[in-house]
Amino acid sequence: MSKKATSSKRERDPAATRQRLIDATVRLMLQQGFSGTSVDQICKEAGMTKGGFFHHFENKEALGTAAVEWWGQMGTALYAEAWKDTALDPLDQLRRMFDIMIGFTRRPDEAACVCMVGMMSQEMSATNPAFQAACEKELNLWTTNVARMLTAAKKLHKPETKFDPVQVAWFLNSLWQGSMLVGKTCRSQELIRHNIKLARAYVEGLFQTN
Amino acid sequence: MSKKATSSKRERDPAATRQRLIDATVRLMLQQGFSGTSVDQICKEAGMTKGGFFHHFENKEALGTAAVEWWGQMGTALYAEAWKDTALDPLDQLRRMFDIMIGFTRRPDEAACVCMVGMMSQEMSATNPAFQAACEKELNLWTTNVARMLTAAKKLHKPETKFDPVQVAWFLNSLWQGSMLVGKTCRSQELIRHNIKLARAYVEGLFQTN
DNA sequence: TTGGACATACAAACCGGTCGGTATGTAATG
DNA sequence: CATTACATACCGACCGGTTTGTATGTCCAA
Repeated sequence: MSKKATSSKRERDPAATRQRLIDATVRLMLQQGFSGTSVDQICKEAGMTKGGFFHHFENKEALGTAAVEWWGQMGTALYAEAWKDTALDPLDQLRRMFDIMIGFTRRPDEAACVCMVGMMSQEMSATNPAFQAACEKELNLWTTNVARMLTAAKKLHKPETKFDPVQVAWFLNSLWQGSMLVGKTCRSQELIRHNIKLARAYVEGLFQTN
Repeated sequence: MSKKATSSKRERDPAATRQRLIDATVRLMLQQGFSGTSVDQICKEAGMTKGGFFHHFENKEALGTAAVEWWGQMGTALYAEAWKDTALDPLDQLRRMFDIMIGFTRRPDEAACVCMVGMMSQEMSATNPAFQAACEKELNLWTTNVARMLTAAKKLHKPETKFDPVQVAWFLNSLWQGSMLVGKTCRSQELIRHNIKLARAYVEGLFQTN
């Protein structure tokens, strides 16, 4: 039995504190980017002082990679709904994925539909090898899953159209990232949704039999 | 005293100096982003001191918007080869545009195939209204031109497939931006080229008659 | 001589990161 | 159970360096 509730007024929960720092980082970075967000700002957002911060992370870069990884886990959890059910027709898995993406544009909690991996890629991947590797890993993960579904769908439905599942997967990933980029600048979630619908129609077209 | 021949080694050419600053900014920003590039660094790159810099630009933000505008002009000049010839079949104009994009991935002068508008969009458009507006303007310009060609091609070829030229134009713009983003992080220009080829095939497919 | 085009020097804020110190939890010992 | 010993979690002042921006001086062409 643990009686942690009774004992102290101040709760010492290092794992939760660390997560609070990551959450604050994600929140601020989605808005301001990495260079534009200072450690002081993150600490304030997380209700923590700088001394405490550097107890949990070696430096700002370590926090950045942790935030990217965390974002990747969030994404995987988000798409899991579409990917996990391996008994399903892979083409239906892809359809579910598009639904999830459209749902992502409708989140009420965040103002814009943005991706931390995409932001970090643009800002840092050319200069910071650690960030570049972290972002590439996440992009690869998404593409690999989509390519897997496309390959399975190809085997199942034997479409007339010839295409390389990996190339199409990168095509869709690029479109998804670019849609969030353009959607942010043009302040239009609907633009993103239109793109997703066109992407969905594109995939359907690949498997359409005349 | 010093030899002050009629045309001394130090040329006073404010317009050229201003352009040198912009060029240096573009060069550095493509690599490091906006926040990651300091005014000192820009001055050094342009062979100029800070006092001189602030004589030409009110502040760093003014330089940033000037750099985005300059990038936009470069882009327009680049695509002009495809867009200018209004006598040409608009579908051929689009084909030329894809060729130009593929050519852009093969530039030897720059390490990576990147877009300043896309970088600035991701990093700054959520927090800086001036940058947001400048980037949106450039994105709109590209899309408008593509939509114009698609509309003209539609009128000329009367394809069976139904599509909205504006939506398709945004689709292509998003794909283009996303391709450069992903291509940078995955360090693959070939990935970008594959995406462009798929995009070209997509457009051809829109106008294909069975 | 006057004003634009630069250079030099400096300011004030801010940056990431360190450091000494303290509060708190835990485990061994007697 | 009480004491001691030590590790972890966190605080807040502080450091050296960098940031954008300013104030002032100098040179040169018209």
